[in-house]
Amino acid sequence: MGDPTSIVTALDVAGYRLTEPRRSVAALIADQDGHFTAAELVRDARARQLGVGRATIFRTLEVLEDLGAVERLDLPSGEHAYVGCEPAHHHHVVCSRCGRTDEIDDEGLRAVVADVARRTGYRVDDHRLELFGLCPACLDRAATPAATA
Amino acid sequence: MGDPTSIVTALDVAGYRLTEPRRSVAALIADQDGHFTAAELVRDARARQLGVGRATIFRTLEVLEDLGAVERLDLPSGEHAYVGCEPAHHHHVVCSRCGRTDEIDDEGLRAVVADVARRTGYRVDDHRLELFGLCPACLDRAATPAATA
DNA sequence: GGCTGCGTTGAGACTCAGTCTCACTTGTGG
DNA sequence: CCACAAGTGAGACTGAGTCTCAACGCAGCC
Repeated sequence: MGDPTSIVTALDVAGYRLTEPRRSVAALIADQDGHFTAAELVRDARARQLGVGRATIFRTLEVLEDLGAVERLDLPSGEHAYVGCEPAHHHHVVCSRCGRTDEIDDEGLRAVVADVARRTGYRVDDHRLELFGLCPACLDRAATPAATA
Repeated sequence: MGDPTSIVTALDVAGYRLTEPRRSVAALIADQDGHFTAAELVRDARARQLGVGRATIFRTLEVLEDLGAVERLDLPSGEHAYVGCEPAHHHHVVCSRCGRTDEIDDEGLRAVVADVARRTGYRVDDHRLELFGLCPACLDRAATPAATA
């Protein structure tokens, strides 16, 4: 469904070679909706007979994370997942039922961070915020018990 | 250094048996300053000849996390670490040099979460915020390059 | 104080994510 | 078209975390 172009472009711009395996991984990521794990990509790659190795998938994800084309999430379960996203600082709300994720911007949070820095004396260099809950669609479905699960 | 009593009490109150291994783990945790990983506890336990098995340490950490006597952090490196803490909802600032952690309360964040919920339509059930940076002591040390690293 | 039942434990096998190595392949710039 | 550095894949390896199962030891009871 998705469009792998932006990922491919990001690689190109950053001076990485545009190899076949990397295009495949870009396509796999573009086709995910919601978050996905490295293991899922490996499985999908195998299912589609793409002939992309495990190591390559991990390596590509690492590169893409560096480029900000993908972001790593820590799910409450302890799993490491990824979401494809725009390369700007932001955070995610994650639906714990269907896995959908939406980006949220930083705004209010900046003040919170500044406040914490002031109160604790720390110099805060980095932060991570993740929100978990139910997305509107899953909420709807939950609200109408008549609907089939 | 620390006092394992509160951990032991938490176990007791929750109806868990107060076994020797659990006391040992409580003592190990109380002696950590800053965050620690399961692997570190295992190593410490071995160093002190406590005869506590790996499985027991993992199990005890899990129980303590349930009780809120310990909280799990996801370090930027992807490692899972823990901090001993009071069983109330809160977050942590983590010093990325020395590992010290401080608790911070929820305050400003509640508004941010509510705002996100309003704007995205999600029902936000849970969230996680972690701040990383340098604690006052490490900042000081960094500011005086004359001091020996 | 001794008994007893069940929650707990430890050793070690197992699984699974992620990393590393190294010989081979393939984009890319000349 | 060539040369060579960047990238790749197979599979070995590591290390975290889980599971199993027989043995153990708390805690409540007499």
